[in-house]
Amino acid sequence: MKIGVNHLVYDIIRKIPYGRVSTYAAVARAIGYPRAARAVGNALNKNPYAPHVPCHRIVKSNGDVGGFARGQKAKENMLKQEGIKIKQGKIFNFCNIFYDFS
DNA sequence: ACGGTGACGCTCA
DNA sequence: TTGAGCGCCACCG
Repeated sequence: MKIGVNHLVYDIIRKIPYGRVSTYAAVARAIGYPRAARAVGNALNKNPYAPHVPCHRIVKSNGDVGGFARGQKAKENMLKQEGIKIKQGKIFNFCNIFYDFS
């Protein structure tokens, strides 16, 4: 396990409150690599901290749910469980529950 | 070392 | 409003 950018990603995501979501781009920006949104997704795909880090709270910038290692369906379920509504693969009230790290 | 691929994002037609 | 194209960074064969 390397202590580097990836670790920062996990650390940042851990700060997202229950019932809120953030985006890959926002995370990338928070760690100082605004263009590394893809890399963030790649890091989460590995996700050594599976239950510890709420990676399901990371969605696309356009409000789409995005992907998930264990399936998009599972991700939607977890989000719904936190009170987050999902309409046809998109986050409902995305603007309201979006969490910015700034 | 190199090229392909992916839980993405932005622009343009 | 959708879809296609290109750019980005990190991981993997």
